[in-house]
Amino acid sequence: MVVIVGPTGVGKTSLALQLASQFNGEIISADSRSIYRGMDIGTDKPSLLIRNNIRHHLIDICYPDQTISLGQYKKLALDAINQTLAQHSTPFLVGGTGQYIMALVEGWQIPEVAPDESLRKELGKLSELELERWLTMVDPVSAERIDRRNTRRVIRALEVAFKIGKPFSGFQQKEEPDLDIVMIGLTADREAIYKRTDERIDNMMASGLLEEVIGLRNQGYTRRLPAMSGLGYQQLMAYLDGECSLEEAIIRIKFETHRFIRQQSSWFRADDQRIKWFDITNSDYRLSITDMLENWFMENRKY
RNA sequence: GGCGACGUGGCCAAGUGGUAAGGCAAGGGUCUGCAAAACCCUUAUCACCGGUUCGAAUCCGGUCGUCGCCU
Repeated sequence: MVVIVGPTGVGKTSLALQLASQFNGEIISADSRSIYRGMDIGTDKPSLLIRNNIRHHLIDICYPDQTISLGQYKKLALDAINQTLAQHSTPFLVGGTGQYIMALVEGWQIPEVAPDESLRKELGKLSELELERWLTMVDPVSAERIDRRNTRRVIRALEVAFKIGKPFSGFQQKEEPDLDIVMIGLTADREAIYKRTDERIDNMMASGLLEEVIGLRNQGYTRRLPAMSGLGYQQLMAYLDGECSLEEAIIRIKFETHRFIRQQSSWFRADDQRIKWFDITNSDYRLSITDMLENWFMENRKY
């Protein structure tokens, strides 16, 4: 399997398309927002035309008022990967959602405890201190590990502990997947990436991002939905609710995107030995990648 | 040339005698079923010089700079 990672806007998608057609591959998207139907412009989804040409998995798999959890994602992705391999094609896992990528690459064994909304709601009423006390009681290891101020994570740990009667921390194992993996990272210096994404946002606006958001809103999708927490959607919803001007909303999208890029770099680290990094500022980076991949395929004849 | 106001971190900005709020930006970190989420951490001695004072970003004088008004 070929994995392509890197911050948003560095050109992962376009590289993946090129490589997939060169090396007979299919694309497994690792993007927590492209899973939603109707959210196209803001997520910079590849067009239907392109997707008809090269098979894409895990895009448009649910509606914006649904959610796909990490565990579900992992299963679906694994299925898609195996399906691709069964057809003697190469899976290209591509995306910017660090958690999804790492869960697959490192083989996280995710506790099979489905979210229990009513339990979460109940626990949400408790104070930080009360939550911490509970967690210390049921799962001292997690209590030590998780920042008690991050109630969302504390609640998940409690949820698991309550549901199966065993501490959450006991489940957090990793099991390397039985796959040959090359990880390609695309990068550039921060300023260059910021510039690219700023421009991309302007292009999205020009391509009708606002209209897309209005459309979703008219279909009744509200701001509180996890899907709508996506970059662009959240800020434009705020604008539509009269909370700020359009100009402010666009600036916020840009700044939030910068923040997201910083956050991604803590999943995909420059010093991660598993990742082979390529600087997109380098004019022949694609050639270097192709060369590298050719060698890799030779060493892994099975493809 | 005269008069007045102002000069606080990259930007905005509180603070008018007891040793620098906050916001934004930026940087770093956590992450096992909401992750484009959630959470945590980091960043100045207050234009400069001198004085008053136990003690000044805060008071006084000067220098430089910015802005406004006047001639």
